[in-house]
Amino acid sequence: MAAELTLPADDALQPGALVAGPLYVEVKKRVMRSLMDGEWLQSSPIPSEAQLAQRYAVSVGTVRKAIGELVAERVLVRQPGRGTFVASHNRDYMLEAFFHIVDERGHKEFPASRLLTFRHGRADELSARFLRLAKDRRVFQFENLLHLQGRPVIFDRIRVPQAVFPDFDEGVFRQRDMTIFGLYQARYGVTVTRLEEWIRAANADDRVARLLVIKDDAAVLRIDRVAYTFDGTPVEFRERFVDTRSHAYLNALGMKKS
Amino acid sequence: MAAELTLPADDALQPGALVAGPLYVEVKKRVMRSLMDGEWLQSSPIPSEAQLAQRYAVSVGTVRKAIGELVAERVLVRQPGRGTFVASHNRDYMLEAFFHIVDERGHKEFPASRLLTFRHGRADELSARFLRLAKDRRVFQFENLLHLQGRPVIFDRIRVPQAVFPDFDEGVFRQRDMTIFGLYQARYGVTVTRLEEWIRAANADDRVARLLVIKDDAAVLRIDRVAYTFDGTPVEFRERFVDTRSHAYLNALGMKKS
DNA sequence: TTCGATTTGTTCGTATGTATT
DNA sequence: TAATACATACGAACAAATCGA
Repeated sequence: MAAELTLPADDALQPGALVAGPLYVEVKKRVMRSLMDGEWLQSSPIPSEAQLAQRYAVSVGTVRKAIGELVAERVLVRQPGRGTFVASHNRDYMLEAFFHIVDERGHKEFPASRLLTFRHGRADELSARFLRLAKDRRVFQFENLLHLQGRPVIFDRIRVPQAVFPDFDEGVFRQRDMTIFGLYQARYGVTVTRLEEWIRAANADDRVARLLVIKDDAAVLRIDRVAYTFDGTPVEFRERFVDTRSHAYLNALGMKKS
Repeated sequence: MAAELTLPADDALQPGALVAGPLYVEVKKRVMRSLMDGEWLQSSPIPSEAQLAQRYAVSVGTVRKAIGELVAERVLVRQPGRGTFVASHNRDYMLEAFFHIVDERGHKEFPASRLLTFRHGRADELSARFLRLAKDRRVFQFENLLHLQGRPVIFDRIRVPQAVFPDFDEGVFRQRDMTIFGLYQARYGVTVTRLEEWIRAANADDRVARLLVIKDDAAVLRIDRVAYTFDGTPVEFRERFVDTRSHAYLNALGMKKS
């Protein structure tokens, strides 16, 4: 009989197969693996639930449970009648999922971004720790000033490992017409699914004070933020300074659906 | 035949009943109503899924979907083999669900609490706005100093409406052997399910500086926090000041299960 | 210790509804 | 209109955890 040379590996789960936990967890893992391997592009839907059920030889309900968890984790997005897609880091998604700075009334606004500096360098102590890199590995470092309501409110110092974004470049960054995470996703196949933000109060140094147009030593929010992919690899470290005189970091716990 | 005199109203959903959206949403609403009305005590399990299915005349799967959402919103907790319970605000739950202050290594610790002041008063502008009260409604105000690793790190100024906690009292507060939210729940049937935290940088005033043992005007985290019940009623407003020299507010987005 | 009853967890299959193309 | 895909709802069976007799 003919060998199926170039088809994806047969993922069928045999009835007696030795899967440790529940079946849907195994299905979830395999879906994640396909995601990481880039088998499914970000622009088109992943296979339908019926197709996945056939591929893994499980019921549709089991696939739905697996997909449902990935949707809850904001890795996938379901669209009734259309299909299921990899979450795309467009502006709306970014605002809703990852951006927490609001004005006095609690309203969010997409920030206007201005690149200040861009340089090649090596990981310092702080970024090496957060990015889990050896101390002197190559990184790109760039600084970004974000405006809200026409005024500078947020100053970002960002570091990303060269190993993850090989041909990263000032031109690449400036010419993007999407969010930074959108660029990571579209150009490097790196989808950020998890953030960790360490928030402290700090005093603005000369540079931060000048950029945010506040007094020297003024109290600012300092946020050390790490972004992770599917598999838990840290892909970006960001030091963020926020002028909270007319803005705040809003965190809502135990979200309301109804 | 004998009338079932004291049983709860017949909640059966007739096949042709006019429910606006999906059935499981209607079931969820009714379960929440029973929760708010205090029909199910916090110490014993709510009716089993099979019983609820019968009560509402829907399938077990539909009940499971409704309960599942309430579990995701941390209102209920499922325990295999035992039953489903109202989330109890014990120390572990509080730490895991609502407490975000960690040490340098990211570890959480249950804070030691010391009550500083307790008085009757009337809502000022800020608390009236956050608690959605008229300006001069009666409130209880108390101040609490929290220690971590033996040192004062957090200073709380808390205000709660007298209307919600009628017989609140310094003695009641001091004699509790549980978390503050646990007290709200056990004594007043008020279960907090949602928080909103507005985080800013501020300078410590005299009092805050003295209590946290830091320099006058030192940069501290200031958190304005509102706690809500099931039905969206705000029940507590808390101004919190945090010394972030050796601690941080840690926010993790897009949580990791596996 | 064992056993049986209860409760939630997982998996299957099927049918129907709704949204999109 | 028809086909496709996700959403809802039902029912059934077995597994795993818990608890008390």
